Amino acid sequence: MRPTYMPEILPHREKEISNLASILAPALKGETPSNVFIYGKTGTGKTAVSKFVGRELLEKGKEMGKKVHFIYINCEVVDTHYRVLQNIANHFIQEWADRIPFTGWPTDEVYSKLKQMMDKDGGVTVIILDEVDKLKGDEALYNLSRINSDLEKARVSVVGISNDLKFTEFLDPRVKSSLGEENMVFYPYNAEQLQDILKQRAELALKPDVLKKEVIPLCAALAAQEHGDARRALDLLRISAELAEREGAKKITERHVRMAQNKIEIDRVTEVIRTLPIHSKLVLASIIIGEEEHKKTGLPSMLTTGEVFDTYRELCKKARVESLTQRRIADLISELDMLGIINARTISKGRYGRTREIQTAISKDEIFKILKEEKDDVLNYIVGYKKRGQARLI
DNA sequence: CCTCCACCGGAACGTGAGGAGT
DNA sequence: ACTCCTCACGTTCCGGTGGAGG
Repeated sequence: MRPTYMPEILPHREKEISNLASILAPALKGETPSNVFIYGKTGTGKTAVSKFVGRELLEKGKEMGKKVHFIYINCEVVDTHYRVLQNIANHFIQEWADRIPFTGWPTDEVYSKLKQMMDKDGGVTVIILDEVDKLKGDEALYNLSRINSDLEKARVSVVGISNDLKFTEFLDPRVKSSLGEENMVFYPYNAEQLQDILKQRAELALKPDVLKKEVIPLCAALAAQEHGDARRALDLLRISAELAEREGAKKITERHVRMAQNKIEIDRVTEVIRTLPIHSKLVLASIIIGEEEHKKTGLPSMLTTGEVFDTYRELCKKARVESLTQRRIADLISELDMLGIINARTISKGRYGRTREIQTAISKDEIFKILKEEKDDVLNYIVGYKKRGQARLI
């Protein structure tokens, strides 16, 4: 049930598979397939479909005795011009000693070596560039998009995958037109389709009869709300199963799914908070302190930007950190809002000005727990500060 | 109906870190 | 090792504003 697992059948992606396959099929006749751009949100099967088609292509190629190559590169991992070319070139080099090193060569020399190796081989190569928007600079794309005119015999086709619909807008127009010969959009799965996917995987991964019948529909429905993300659906089912197993339950129930949903959300928030820059954490701490303070004095739990800023400044002073300006803090508050950690909406209090009402969006204790694990000296000080009940700052 | 508070949020600018080229 | 360039992060400055209270 890991998202990396590649099943034999991809439910509800038949159309996409045959579409991509027919675009890439000319490779089997030794001709150049068009370059393709694939768009789609996370968990819509972009990677799975292209890997699937790639595998088929290799098999058919072997069957028909055609020289076909299929190279998959994840640009989040391999994210520079040099490393992309190096990766592709090394695919054609069998001898370990001859491989192109991680670093050291001029980039254009890697490019010439690549061309030389490809021509020596003379086959058709399909290159998948997954998460191509993560690539730094567009030189790699530029090189690959015009490599065919530099090659004698060999042929190259590039499949770019991105979940950013606007990605190509920022590209060099030449690259854009060359890579976008064909475009495909992967639409999100709906709840029923997600159910089919889950059923298929559950059969492979779980013993029979361990699922209560409402489990799969619920996982599917929850994931469908989240723009039909198949990865999310599978995660839900997998974590539900793990939770059920951990508590020694005989069956996976709706309760486990709810727990899994909760766990995923907490994990997400934990990760977000943990990686927040120090001043954002201080702002977050200020909001928690402010809310506690309000509770003590019986005020509603809403805070204003001004209050948060005052508390924040106090914290900075106590912790001997230089404080940022209110303007900047206003932006940090907006960011926390966007991340879903707090809720902030602008309201007018008439005579008493215009401000934002700020409130934590998730449990204060949860946030506090995460901040407490913080290794940062400043935060330690503040957490200790608050714990000793000295949070009398307003 | 007007005023005026306490911010909002846009714009221009400064700065240092890090990547590319040489 | 050097320069140049870009980009994220912040600051400064300031015009704009919804609506309670006069």
